[in-house]
Amino acid sequence: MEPLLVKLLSEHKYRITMPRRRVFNALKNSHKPLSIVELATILSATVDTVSVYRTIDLFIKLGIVTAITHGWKQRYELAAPFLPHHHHLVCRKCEIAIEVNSRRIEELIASIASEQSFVASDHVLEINGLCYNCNTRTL
Amino acid sequence: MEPLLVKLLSEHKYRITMPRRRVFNALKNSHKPLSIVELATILSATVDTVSVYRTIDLFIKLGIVTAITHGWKQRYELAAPFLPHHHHLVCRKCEIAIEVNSRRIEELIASIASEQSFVASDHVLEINGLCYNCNTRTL
DNA sequence: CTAGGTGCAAAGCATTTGCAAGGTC
DNA sequence: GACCTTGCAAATGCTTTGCACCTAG
Repeated sequence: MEPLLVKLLSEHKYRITMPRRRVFNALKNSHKPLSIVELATILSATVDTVSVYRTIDLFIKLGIVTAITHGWKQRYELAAPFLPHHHHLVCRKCEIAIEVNSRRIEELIASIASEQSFVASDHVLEINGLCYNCNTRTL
Repeated sequence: MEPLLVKLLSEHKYRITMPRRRVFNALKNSHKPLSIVELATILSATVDTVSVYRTIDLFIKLGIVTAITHGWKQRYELAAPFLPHHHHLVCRKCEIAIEVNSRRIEELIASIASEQSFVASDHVLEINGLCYNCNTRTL
């Protein structure tokens, strides 16, 4: 089913229940981060809103879900171990997003975390600026 | 007073008012990111809560303030041009935020950007995980 | 002077809590 | 069967809105 989800829940002595599986799958099937209200709407037939809150809260604590700043509100998506990890260079003019995958970033973050006795499980990095095209033209 | 704040506001045809200056100074004098409620409490004698909302909203649009994901809720701090640049290790259990300042991060980002002929002007990096205390206890 | 901005009050929602019933281990 | 979880309902509290008054430019 979802071996990693089952493993994380049972390792921490939490039960594997339908609401938890449904919230997980809703996030997995979405190609974009979802807000609590969006999640609750998608699942309104099968999961109570209160359980969405409680589940997301638990998932964040367990590192299954990551909160993303999305303007004024927050959205949630599956954390690194569940989704292919990547970063973006985002052009602030044309909004193109260049995907970056750098082993060096991951290594540097791991080393900084360990200097602070911190166990890093996930991270978000967005680099804003101007892409080559927009920088060479006067758009 | 705050030349950069005055400049950014007047450039965009917004007025320089007491509430805006007070919110700005509260953020500037704080050594940590503040939530709306924390800001409103600090300023309760002089600025109405509603104005705190409206001011933070404006400041985010103007790039004066940055929203930070802080566990379940969001907090706000002055953006890069106003504060020495730094990143956070955020504990997903107790929500403590450990500030990190690594020249290596900045250098790495600059080098990755230049490999893509990208001009980086700003970036956000948040590292999620467990702090030493929370990691040594059971969840 | 005159928009733009603020404070107050009230409405509109999002989030939390208490508790009985249900489901997992 | 025991105890963790859920759903419902209700309480709480955060956020937005409408409007008259105020103030910076």
